[in-house]
Amino acid sequence: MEKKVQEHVLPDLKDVKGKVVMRLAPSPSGPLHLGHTRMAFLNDEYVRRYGGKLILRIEDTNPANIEPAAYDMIPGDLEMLGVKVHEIVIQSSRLAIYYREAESLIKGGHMYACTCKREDAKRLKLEMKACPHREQPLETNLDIFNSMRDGKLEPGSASLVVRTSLDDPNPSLRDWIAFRIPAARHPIAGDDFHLFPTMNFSVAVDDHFLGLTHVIRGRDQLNNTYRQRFIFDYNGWKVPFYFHYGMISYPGSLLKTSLMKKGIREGKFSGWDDVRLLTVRALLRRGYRKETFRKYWIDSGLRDVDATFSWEIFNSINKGFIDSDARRLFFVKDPHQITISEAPDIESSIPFHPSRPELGARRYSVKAGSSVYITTEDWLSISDGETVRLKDLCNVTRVDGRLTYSKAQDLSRKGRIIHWAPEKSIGFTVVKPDGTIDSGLLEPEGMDVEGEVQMERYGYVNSFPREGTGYFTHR
RNA sequence: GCUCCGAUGGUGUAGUCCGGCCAAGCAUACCGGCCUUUCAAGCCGGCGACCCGGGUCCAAAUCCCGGUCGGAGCACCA
Repeated sequence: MEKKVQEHVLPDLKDVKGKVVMRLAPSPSGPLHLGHTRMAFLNDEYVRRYGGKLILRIEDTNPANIEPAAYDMIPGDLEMLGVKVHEIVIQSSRLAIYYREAESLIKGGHMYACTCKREDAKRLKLEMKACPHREQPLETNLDIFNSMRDGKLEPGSASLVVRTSLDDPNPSLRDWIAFRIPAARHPIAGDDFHLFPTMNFSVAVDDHFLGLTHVIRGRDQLNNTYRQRFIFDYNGWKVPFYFHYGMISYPGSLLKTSLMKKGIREGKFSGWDDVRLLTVRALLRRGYRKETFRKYWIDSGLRDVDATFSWEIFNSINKGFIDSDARRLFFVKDPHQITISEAPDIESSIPFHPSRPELGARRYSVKAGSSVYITTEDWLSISDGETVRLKDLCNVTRVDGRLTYSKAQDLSRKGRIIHWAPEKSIGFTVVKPDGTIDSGLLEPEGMDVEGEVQMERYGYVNSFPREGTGYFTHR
């Protein structure tokens, strides 16, 4: 039987002539998180489709917002996700280019140096009025620019402003700031640099000189695209094709890098890979496959509508990738020890995977009079007189508060089937995404199965048995 | 307030540009059945949606107008 499956396919990009050049432009404030993976996979997909190159451009022009470790974490995250980056560009190493372009724009009369107080400049702009420096001589602008660059001016005392139009109905497009002198020193560029572009300036310059053909990014960037267009127009540059996709909201999730960083510093989280966080590394540790991210984002498409991230769908996709390889094991949470009265010696053989007999089975000998463990929850739920099956072991009946080897070991009878763990099981804990921990016992043969497993009747777990622990993936 | 964008079932989407094949497809969730020594996977069946109001047209999810609701941004963050 052939099944008709409708595969989601991303729409074609407009204006593709030959190969494309696209980019990922994160700021190095921390490692990548779930929100970043969308832009990573969408760009990666298009570069794979059309051929060309994907540039990772680390946008570090705000010295106050830099986590030095991120310069290594970000490429590492992308590699773990299987996103193919062809070139890495770090903006703080391109300051000379930005200065050169700034000088050129000043000389062309498109940019001026402003020494207004921040509040004054803001007020004037809202009133659609020019500040006193807007019409000052070109020489003055160049002098101030040189002083700014050479570190002769105090942080915040001057800025370079792109001249647009003061009566633009959109206030954010009126004469926007292109360069400023931040107070913080830049951890990578060092102490010799004092003047830094704002992202709108560096992005426009880089998008041009790096030869970007297509830029797809979130709708939150729309106003920035309008601003950046001024730089293209003043220079007579060809504008790349821009597309802004809708924003995804992540219900109840902590996705702000700064807050994660704060939590880590305060000891609330163990690190960037704390399973409570939605960083790429945390999600991989929990057992999500890189393929899941790719499929999810392709399925979500490239639409300009806002949407809500669906864990339901994400988990379901992941299950599809992991299930056939996930060996089945028994994890008995909150164990309750039982002895089955009147039981003979029993040899138990339990397949590692119900649909893949070639993976073999775990085998245990349960001697007469020895004990096994079941979950306390199961124990409490068995009513007197009820018969349940210990999976691949035997039927037991509860008589007078004890579990007794059933008279009927009929395998066809319908009844509840519960899981168990032999006497020599090992202590095991499962860390759940909310930070809580389930403790219990893992069957002995689980010791040799590392990675993604399915704890029967419990859920999928990324298991590290040598450490006696695992991370809950999803049900 | 201003600029911009959007609105398909519980959720994610296809279709909207170029109106008819859409009495709306797929996935997921849920319900029922089959299979099964897991409440997994698989298979079969079912439930369930075009924001509202006008207009254009033989014909509108698709075009136009108005409304409502939702979202993003709003100046030296990226």
